[in-house]
Amino acid sequence: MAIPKSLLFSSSAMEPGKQRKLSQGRKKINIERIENTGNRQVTFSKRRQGLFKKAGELTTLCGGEIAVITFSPGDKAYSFGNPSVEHVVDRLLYPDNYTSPMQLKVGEDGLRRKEQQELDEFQRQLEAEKRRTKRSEQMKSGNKFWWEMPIESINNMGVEELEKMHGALKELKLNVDKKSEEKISLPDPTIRNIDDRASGEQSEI
Amino acid sequence: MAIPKSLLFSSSAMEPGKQRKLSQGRKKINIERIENTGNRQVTFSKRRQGLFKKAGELTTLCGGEIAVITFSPGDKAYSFGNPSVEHVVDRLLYPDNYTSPMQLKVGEDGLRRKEQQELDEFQRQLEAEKRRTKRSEQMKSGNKFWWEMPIESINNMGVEELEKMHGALKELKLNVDKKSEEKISLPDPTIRNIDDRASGEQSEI
DNA sequence: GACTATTTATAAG
DNA sequence: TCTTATAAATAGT
Repeated sequence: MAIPKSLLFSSSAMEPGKQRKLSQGRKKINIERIENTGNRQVTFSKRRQGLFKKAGELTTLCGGEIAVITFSPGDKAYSFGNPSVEHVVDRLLYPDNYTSPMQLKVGEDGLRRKEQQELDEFQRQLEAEKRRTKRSEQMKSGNKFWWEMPIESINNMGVEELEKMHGALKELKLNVDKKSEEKISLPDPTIRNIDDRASGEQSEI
Repeated sequence: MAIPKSLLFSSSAMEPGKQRKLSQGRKKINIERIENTGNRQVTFSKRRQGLFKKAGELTTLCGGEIAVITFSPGDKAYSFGNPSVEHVVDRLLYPDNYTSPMQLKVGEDGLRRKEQQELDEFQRQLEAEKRRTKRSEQMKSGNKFWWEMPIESINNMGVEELEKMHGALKELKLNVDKKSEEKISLPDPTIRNIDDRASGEQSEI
């Protein structure tokens, strides 16, 4: 909205004796560790949300690829990726092997031994990750798509399910438009919170 | 600000004939692909900068750990990490192995075989990455610390050097304060652009 | 989680 | 890059 309510009805003129300011508004803070635990957690949540939003906007606006991985002060993992965290991480770790998002199985003759070796390593990683958690499917039961789900429900999903979602999204992306590599912007890509091997410090963070 | 200046002084009443607006100011844009190439590049640069800044603020304010990896539309890689991209990525890929940032060599009896195996895989990755690029040292020659260097000069560094920087920073962090795990916020952590296997599409992006 | 007053990010130029 | 006006994020309640 363009004009704040506080300007529409001047609070000093109406309802005398009532709280004229519900909020002092945003205050400037120095960028240094927030010592208060509760405040630190709230800030972490808000800012992580903001960060993921920005990351999504960046890829939507400009194409390119992005991965954001955070561990909260309470050691919970959240990540965001487009087209997927694994893809982007792989591309960073093994730039020489990189060809295109969809073809990870290379096996060409011209490939040097070292590169092939590293590629194999990555595939082992992926499998290790997929192996990790087992849980039942539950994400298509709701009335919302997964990317519209509250983060809490995503919190409850295991890596395996998330992998499936990634795969499904990749398929979708490919099917909708094969000739344009980055035309399609996923609604809001790959936000996830990966289990909770949290040290039990806090419940939410 | 609550009321736009353009409402305060009606522009039609002042300084007739002069440029009444040097800028129309920021305009709202829809979050959809920017088709104009130049504009898209500019936006990518600005927003990547903003994103990395936010990421740094998040770790400084709240502790925790973070990695951000981006590939520009022109396929250049930029990444940001605290305490390092590798550390955070590893922690995501191998959560079961994770103990603490500094002790990657475990070797305890209580470690299960699978975990040990995956740990070994990670160490091989790291070595593979370190092996990748060779270049001469040149980063302490300037009058600024590396984290204050313009991104362009960082662009010219290889992965090996960046690894060294990471190592040095970890050392520093440990030396300065050993008892507090996340007290020290690095001046502005680990921003880097990793070489340019860009497809030659654009010069800057 | 919701609400503002503010600070901060950024689209245009 | 630098500026400016505005949109967007967010600190404190």
